[in-house]
Amino acid sequence: MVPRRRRAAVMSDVGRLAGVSHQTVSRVINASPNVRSETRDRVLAAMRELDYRPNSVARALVTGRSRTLGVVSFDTTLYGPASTLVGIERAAHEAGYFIIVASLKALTRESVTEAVERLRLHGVEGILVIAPYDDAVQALVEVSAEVPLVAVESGPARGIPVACVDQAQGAREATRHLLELGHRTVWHIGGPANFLEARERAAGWRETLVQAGAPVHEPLLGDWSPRAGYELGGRLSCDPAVSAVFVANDQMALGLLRALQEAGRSVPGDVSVVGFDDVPEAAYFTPPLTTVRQDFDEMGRRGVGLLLEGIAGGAGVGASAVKAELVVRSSTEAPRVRNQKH
Amino acid sequence: MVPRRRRAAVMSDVGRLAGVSHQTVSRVINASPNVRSETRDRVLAAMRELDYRPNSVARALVTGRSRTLGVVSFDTTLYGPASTLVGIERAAHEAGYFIIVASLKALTRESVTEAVERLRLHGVEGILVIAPYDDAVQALVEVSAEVPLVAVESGPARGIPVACVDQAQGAREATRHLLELGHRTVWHIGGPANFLEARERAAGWRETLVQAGAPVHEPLLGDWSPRAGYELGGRLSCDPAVSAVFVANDQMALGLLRALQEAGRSVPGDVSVVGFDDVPEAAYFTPPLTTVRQDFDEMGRRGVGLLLEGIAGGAGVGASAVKAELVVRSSTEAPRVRNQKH
DNA sequence: CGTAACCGCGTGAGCGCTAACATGCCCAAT
DNA sequence: ATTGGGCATGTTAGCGCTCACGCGGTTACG
Repeated sequence: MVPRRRRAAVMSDVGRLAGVSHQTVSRVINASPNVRSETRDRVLAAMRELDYRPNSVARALVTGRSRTLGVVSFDTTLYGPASTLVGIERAAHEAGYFIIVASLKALTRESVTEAVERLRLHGVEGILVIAPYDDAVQALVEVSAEVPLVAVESGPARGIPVACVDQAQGAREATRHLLELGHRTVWHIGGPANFLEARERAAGWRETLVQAGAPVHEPLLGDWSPRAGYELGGRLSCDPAVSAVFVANDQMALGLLRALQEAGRSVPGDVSVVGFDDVPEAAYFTPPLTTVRQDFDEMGRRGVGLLLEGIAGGAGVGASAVKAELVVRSSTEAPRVRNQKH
Repeated sequence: MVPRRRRAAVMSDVGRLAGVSHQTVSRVINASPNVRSETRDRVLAAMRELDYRPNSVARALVTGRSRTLGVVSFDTTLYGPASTLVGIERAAHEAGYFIIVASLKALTRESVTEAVERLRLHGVEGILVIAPYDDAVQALVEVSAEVPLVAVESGPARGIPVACVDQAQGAREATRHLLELGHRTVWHIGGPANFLEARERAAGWRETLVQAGAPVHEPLLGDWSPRAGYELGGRLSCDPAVSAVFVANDQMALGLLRALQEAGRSVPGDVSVVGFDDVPEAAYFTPPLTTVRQDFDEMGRRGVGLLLEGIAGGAGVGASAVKAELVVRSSTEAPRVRNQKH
């Protein structure tokens, strides 16, 4: 008969069995050099025999370090945040930390503050926030004094360390690519105005246009969803002057592709499209999408690095921007001669 | 000058300020009925003044309950696992629990065991595993006695509670839909053979075909990626007999769509396609994809329910299957008359 | 041969909290 | 008046661990 749930072994049990004090067991566990190797072996054997596992909660209590990092994120169903989360988890793991996630249910400032508070209460050593919209950043600045904090996937913000991809640079490359193909100008479908990233991308696009002396048409703003791209795309597709569009993310680009197709305008024949993100599906869109790749993994990694510095007591108001990379596929080409036949 | 990092207030500090013992403070926090309301108010005021926050680590140590659930998952970049994770997080939050995630870096049995072990060491009360392939389940059965555990998004397994979507039923509906449109039979692009879900979907498909007396062609197996769908699709698209394909997930379906298009075969004119998952993009594919929707959120929710039961001491070898739902869009229609012109 | 430095280990305290019991008080029932 | 029971509170003892120290024994060196 199996012993029904015997109390788990603790340090002193191991010590007793090995004929040493609990403190020596602790030393063995923490790899202290001052233990005779023979003793160490005895302790190790006892640990194995009793199937001993150190209690990390007790350890956290006394050391004051939980070896846990908090992540607050909005919609981890999206490719960007999901990938970032993975990067964070990996980096944290390598540093010997665990990740505990708190999802936001709303894009409000209180929601962020509440999530941060919950995480703090749970004893995390620091917090990463994947929340690239204004209210979030605002909320962060307010609480930042209380616990080490870093914003990920956010624009450069005053006061808190930030890890991000250089959005403007990516947008510039995308726009320049289109211009260099010979398009007179580039239209833009952007993300919501309260998203830092959306604004950065729009800024990069606008700047490039202005620099090239190309006319700037007011961008259309969507909510990142394919549906938004589709609806906004419906408007663009009526306008025969539109020959090149830079879309702020791949999902909306997909919607645009669909709208264009339904309007009987071919891509890239009639209009060239470039997206942003390089989701895994992008290469298999119709046509395969030219887009800007973001290295989310690297960004998450840097975020953790920044946070760990902050925890260690570093000044930590640094920012770390990862380069974005243009990936040219088949949704872009040189424009046809103007005044194409109807 | 701001007091440089004064030690955070603890219970006895609050007690002292309120003129009561730390135990009374504890009672207030834990909503014990036996506290005079006047005293309670004094304590509350003191807590506010000192900006007191209960130390959950200390509490966890003495109660033995960390209010933390572990989740091990493979690739949270994929839509399915990501959505499931969100559902889990939500449900856990509602139950007052936190989620700590451990990602697998490989699809091996050791990898799962190691992740589970890490989580246990960190003191989680129970573990959810999103890992729908054989080795994972295998590994789980072995460790299941040690800590409450539930498999999510897995097939029905012996020995551990499972929360899943009824894959076979979804596959049956998809196949039946195609058959009812008038297709003589349905081809299948499946997922990897070591994935329970892939096998369930294939089984549902096969069963429906057999029942209808339709010929069964050996399925082609991919790795869930668009690329696999594209490559496998290349083979199918050469065969003019192929008029209907059931693909085991939307990403591969996307690849297939692309391959078909490149081969000059129109969808749904020449061949009908149905996918599985209903990713957000599916409605905007070219053409919009008929697919089978899985309610990942609900599945995650049920997983947490099952786990909480297990923690509370329930027998817990239940299984909970969520229904899948066919979503008909434009990638399917009745077949053309056979012997279409070349 | 004395002193100092180290090594290997043990002892005691205490992290911040809850659980269990002890205490003093008031009021109803005897 | 005595008793007893409930209520509001205090006291004590840990939870399992690490930290700071202390102690005997060995080695090194003047």
